[in-house]
Amino acid sequence: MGTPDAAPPSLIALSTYLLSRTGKAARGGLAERLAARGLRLWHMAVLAALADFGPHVQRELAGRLSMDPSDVAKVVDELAVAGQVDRARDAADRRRVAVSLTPAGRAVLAELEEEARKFQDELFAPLSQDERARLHEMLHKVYTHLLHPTHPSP
Amino acid sequence: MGTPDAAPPSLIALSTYLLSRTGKAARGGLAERLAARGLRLWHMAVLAALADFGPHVQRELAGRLSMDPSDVAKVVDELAVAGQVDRARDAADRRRVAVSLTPAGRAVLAELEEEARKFQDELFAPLSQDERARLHEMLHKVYTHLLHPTHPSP
DNA sequence: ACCTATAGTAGGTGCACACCCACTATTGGA
DNA sequence: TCCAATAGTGGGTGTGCACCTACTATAGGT
Repeated sequence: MGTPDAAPPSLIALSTYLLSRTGKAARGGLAERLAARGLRLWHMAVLAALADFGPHVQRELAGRLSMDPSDVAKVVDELAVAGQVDRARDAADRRRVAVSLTPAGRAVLAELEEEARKFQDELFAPLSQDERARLHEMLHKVYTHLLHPTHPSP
Repeated sequence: MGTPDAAPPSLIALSTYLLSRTGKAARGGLAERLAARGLRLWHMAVLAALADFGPHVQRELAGRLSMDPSDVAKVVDELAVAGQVDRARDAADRRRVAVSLTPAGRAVLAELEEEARKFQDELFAPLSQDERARLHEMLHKVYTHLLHPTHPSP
């Protein structure tokens, strides 16, 4: 009797816990759709960076996405094999490799974004449009604060 | 020139992405404090469940926390070794093991919750108290919806 | 007494992520 | 011309999580 499958209230009371849970669901949902194309989250991040900022040298991608250069190499390699990005040696500095989006890559990214939006609609189903906007704004603030911690410790 | 380390706007525009990122930070922050005590997230979840609902049989823990029974066994075992829970064979049904919180376990949980709140304060630093409350409420709605999907698929 | 279902447990798998080191090719300055 | 720094790469490590498969002990119905 009762509801033996209810989560512990003292966890529910922690926003951190809810954030971590819902965040995992968000991540999982995205990952699932990406996996259907043999991609992972970093692949999408790289495609998005290229779409938003144009061609990058791999080092720049690593910096922008805060990932390890050697992991960038692997992700870019996989995207290149799949024909979603082009790699071109920089003529001026032959150590550098310019990575750019192919039309195929751009198309895939558009599809992924569309799917992400659909998934988001399901995930945020219980929220009104207005709430979703406010949630986004708040998450954005938190996210920005993550990257640029203003108060080291009060 | 420029800000070569800015994240791609098309990702930032996805609440799912922000949620996944901030969620990971939340998870990471909690995990970090837990790791200082040799614990992981599941340990805290189990402690919280015991604190909130009293002694559980392991199957109940598995159900309540949506985790695999065999993983429950491991987590409970580790908590028992650390003296934070007691395991007692049910006299009536000797297959069952009643898991209950020890005073030590309760104390650890209280500390963990306190640390979680402090961490939360840092994480949510850019949000007003009012915003935090609204964020919590929205996350709770999303979380509840996660567990009880109302619309299988529209 | 027997047979099936159940609770707990041991052990192992696969994945994603975050690192790290070593090595090559190449550059640019001393 | 030589050396130190840099870009890219290949390979490997450890961790956490989710999941799965036996296997043992026990219970409870028939």
